[in-house]
Amino acid sequence: MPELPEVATTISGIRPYLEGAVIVRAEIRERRLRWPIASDLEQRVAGRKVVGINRRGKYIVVHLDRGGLLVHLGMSGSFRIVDPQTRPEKHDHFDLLTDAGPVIRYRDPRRFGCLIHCEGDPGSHERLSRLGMEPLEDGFTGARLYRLGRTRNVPIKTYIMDSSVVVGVGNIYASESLFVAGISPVRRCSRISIARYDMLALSIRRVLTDSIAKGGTTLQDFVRADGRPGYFDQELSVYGRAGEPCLACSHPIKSRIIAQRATYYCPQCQT
DNA sequence: CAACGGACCTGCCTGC
DNA sequence: TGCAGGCAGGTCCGTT
Repeated sequence: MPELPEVATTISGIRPYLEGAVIVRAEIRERRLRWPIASDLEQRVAGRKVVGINRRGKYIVVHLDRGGLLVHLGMSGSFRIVDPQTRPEKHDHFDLLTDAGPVIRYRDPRRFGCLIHCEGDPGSHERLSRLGMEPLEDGFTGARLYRLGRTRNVPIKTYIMDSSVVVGVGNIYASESLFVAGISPVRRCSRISIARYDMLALSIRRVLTDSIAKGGTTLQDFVRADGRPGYFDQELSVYGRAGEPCLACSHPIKSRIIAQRATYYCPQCQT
């Protein structure tokens, strides 16, 4: 479920309970995530203080007073804040117990997520080393997208979903951003002008920023990783709307598969 | 190097 | 009601 806005919302949700707190204990019930949780992770994190929590791409980066953690939500991961008495349910794979009180509980039915312990700076972990531009930071420009795109020949939708180019654009927001930018998802990335790339960079930024703003309606105990309530259905212009009228021109929205992923677009507005 | 397809998992929905 | 099949918002890895 989580794309970048969901990850950002998750971080804002758990930060108040994590930052500045000391991890008293980690309780792990299922180690088989995308990569198995290290057998000594409990002993590594016990007694460590959380000094900060941020994000790189869709990875959640937890900085401890010594070392850190890297968490990914995969397709179905979520955190919630629960009372220590609350029984874990199916797929609640691990808990972080802190001296602040509530338990930070991770759930992930599909187990595509991960929990990695780092001896050193988690921000320098090798998993993060090949990630591309952050779409909400200053270096993210149409000019850079254009330059990188010249040597490639994939559809633009595939291109913007490539995390070595730009991070955080998942399947939903790829379709949405291309609609806002008026670019066909199948157009080859090497056949797009700088001007249109400028438009695209702005569109990606706006779509992601808007979603993050809408993620603010969070229940106290549930840190919005489920994606159901809120903006999900409401604000999408094309995703999941095949056959329905385009909001701009009323032409029916089309869907097709690009690189094994469902893609939605308006054939009239997007060229 | 770039592109592509398969792999990892469970849950939920559809249609027979 | 049961079951098979398809689909889901992410990434990594091996092969071409």
